[in-house]
Amino acid sequence: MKTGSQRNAVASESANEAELHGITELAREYGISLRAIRFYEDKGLLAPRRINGGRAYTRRDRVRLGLILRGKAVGMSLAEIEHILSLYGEHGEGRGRQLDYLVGRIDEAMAELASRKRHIEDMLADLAEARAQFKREMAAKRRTKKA
Amino acid sequence: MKTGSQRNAVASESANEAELHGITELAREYGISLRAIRFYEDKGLLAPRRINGGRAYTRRDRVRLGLILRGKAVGMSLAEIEHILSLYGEHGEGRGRQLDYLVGRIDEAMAELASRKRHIEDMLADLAEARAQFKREMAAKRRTKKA
DNA sequence: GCCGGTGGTTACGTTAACGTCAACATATTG
DNA sequence: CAATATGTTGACGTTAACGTAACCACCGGC
Repeated sequence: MKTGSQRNAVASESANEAELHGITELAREYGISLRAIRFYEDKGLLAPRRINGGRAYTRRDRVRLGLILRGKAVGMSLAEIEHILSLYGEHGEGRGRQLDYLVGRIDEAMAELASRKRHIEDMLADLAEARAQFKREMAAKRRTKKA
Repeated sequence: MKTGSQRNAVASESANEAELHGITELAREYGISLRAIRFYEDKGLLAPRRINGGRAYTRRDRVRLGLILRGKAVGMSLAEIEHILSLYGEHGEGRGRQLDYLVGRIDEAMAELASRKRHIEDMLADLAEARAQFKREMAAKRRTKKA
């Protein structure tokens, strides 16, 4: 597509969103495959505009993709991620989705993440303990050798 | 199997590990399926003793299962979990696995977890921001209505 | 005018992590 | 003794998340 340049003008468009990016750019920028990006789109997580058949990603799309990858990094499924993304995106869709409902969903999502964070902290503590234990054994071994 | 009771004496066994548990007990205790437990065993994450064909889980096995589930809760794959479990279990296997090597692996695992933790903190921060934003909009709406 | 690069759309393959089901053994209980 | 509970081993099905392959189209260039 070569979004940053030719293949057709698109003219007008209220002059905003100066930088539109092609799928290859996005892929390289985030270090993932084109297939993955298209897959996320199939799953409804991304919805880039189409310019002459090609996908054109805006800054917002990039942010979403970032959130998707971060979500994956913390072990969330694409379904869960979609769920969270819906909390961000255009809360105007469907006209008027109550704000307090949205805040409620966000609280749920935050609670979920907080729980995961606690689990991680537990594991970190366990590992630190095991580490210390091994360290003690190493020290003991050294003393034995020295004797 | 009914591990806690009959079906054969097993006698001796150096009198330790008083409480052996059956697979169903474990499943209920941790709220998972029998199939899952057997699956973890197939994957080498668990290795219960066999008593008359049935699986007998010791306290150690339970601890391992706990670690497995916690690992899953933070989004780790079974392969990653196996990796971490190997840091705990019987570091005598193979005779003499160097302790400093083990400490190294633990450090890696801890770094990995710390990274995940940071990701989660980032998401929490983002969500908190979105939440605050909605709250502000709600306040604005109320003021409008009141006017 | 053909090549390579970029992009697009099916369609099928793959791995992980189990679920589901069948078929069978054993053991306690009514 | 038959029912019921608990256990075992396959074998096959399923869902998620992509990877891979095949094939088509357009654009710029030599």
